[in-house]
Amino acid sequence: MSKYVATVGSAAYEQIKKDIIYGVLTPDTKLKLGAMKTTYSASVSTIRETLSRLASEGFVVAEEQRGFFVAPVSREDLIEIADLRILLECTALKTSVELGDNEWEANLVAAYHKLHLAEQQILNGDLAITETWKRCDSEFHQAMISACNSDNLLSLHSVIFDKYLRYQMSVLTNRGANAVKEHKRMCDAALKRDTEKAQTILTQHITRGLKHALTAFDTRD
Amino acid sequence: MSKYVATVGSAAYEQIKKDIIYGVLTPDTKLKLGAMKTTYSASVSTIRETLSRLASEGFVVAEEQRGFFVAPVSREDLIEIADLRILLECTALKTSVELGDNEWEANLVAAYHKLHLAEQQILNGDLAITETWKRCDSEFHQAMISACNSDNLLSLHSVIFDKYLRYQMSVLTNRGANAVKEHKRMCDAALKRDTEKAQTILTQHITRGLKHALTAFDTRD
DNA sequence: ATATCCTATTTATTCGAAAATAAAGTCAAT
DNA sequence: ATTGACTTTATTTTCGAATAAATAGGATAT
Repeated sequence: MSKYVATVGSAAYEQIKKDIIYGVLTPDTKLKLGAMKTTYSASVSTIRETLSRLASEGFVVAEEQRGFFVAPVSREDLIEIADLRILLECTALKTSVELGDNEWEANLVAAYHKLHLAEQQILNGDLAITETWKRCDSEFHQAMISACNSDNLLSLHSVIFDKYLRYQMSVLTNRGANAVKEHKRMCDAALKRDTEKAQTILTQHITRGLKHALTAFDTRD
Repeated sequence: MSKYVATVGSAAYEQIKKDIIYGVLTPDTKLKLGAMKTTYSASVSTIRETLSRLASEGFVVAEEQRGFFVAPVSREDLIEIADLRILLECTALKTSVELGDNEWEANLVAAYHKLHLAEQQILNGDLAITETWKRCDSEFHQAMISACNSDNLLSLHSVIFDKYLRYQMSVLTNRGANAVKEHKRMCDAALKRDTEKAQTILTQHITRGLKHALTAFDTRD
């Protein structure tokens, strides 16, 4: 199940990206090449290449001649990211619901099922599977919009989704039962080809998540 | 006026990106590290880093263990890019027109003026300033949406805009006088704070450009 | 005490070469 | 002629070291 990684570079990329999203590398941390060399077992050139990639995706900030830093977080940035997720995901959702074929339906049902199982475990208090749960969440949303017929849109969405995920993780806003119900209702609406309803639920889903994240953000130490 | 470049890496980045957008490096071309080393006077590690960045922006395709290629072009991709440009630029335009202050107005008027001058030269047949003209066009559209209050949105738009520009350049679709008029009408609508009108004109502006590009694309050798 | 200049140290940038992999070419067998 | 194994060449990937720049520390002057 874990991703097969051919090169040292792509292994470092996956790991560093994950470490940023899951808060192992905290916002604004200086990413010293010498240190990362040992942590991620790759040469400085390879690490640089990786950080450059992450910088152009916005997970890292590169300052000429001064090195790399984990991208900062802010209230404003969180709002921007949430708004963009609504914009991109709703746009993709519309087309996907309209165009999705049997293959899409089957994939969606499967993804929903896996997500459902993970959500039950989380609701039972099994925090050890947080990463699995979040991957299922990601794959479910991806499955919803996968028939949107625009690879460009999907790849923009993917980056924004991951940035949103970093905020989710940083405040670990378990909206629990509510978010679970929204997933079910959104999935049902999509399968019934009710585009508008699916979009409305998705927008609420993200907006409510944003609200929770914002209050957590405001009241953080 | 030309951008000050501090490092070998960023110089190579700017140049290679420009060469892809302006068609010096044509779609699907294999980008051999050894060759680029001499062309862009940088070491192979530096070139790799640059190509990785361009790959994550989508101007280059990276195939593990097989190297880098200039991103392909296709009818479908062109349509996707145009649609995304409409989505992102219209969204940004709305907020920008609503929020733009005096500073924004002044910047917009200045950018429009520079674009206007360049357009006159182009209409007079001076093709030597094509690159300048396109930069003015880019800066004008950027000025229109600059008050949208979302850096994330602006940076997504910037990448999509450049991808659209590559298609424009590849078919060199001089819609001439028409596009010129659209710029004027859109700028006026924005300054009058007529959001809807500005959005309508922008959508037409891009849609018409797309149509021209598509016919050129279909009838290419 | 504060600012300024110089020095030492850390860190980023860049390079060229070694190792690993893929592609092209060669030749024999069917 | 075409396939398949083997060899050679070309290319990518990875590394460690040389260079260049920024930061930190210390001494001096105001």
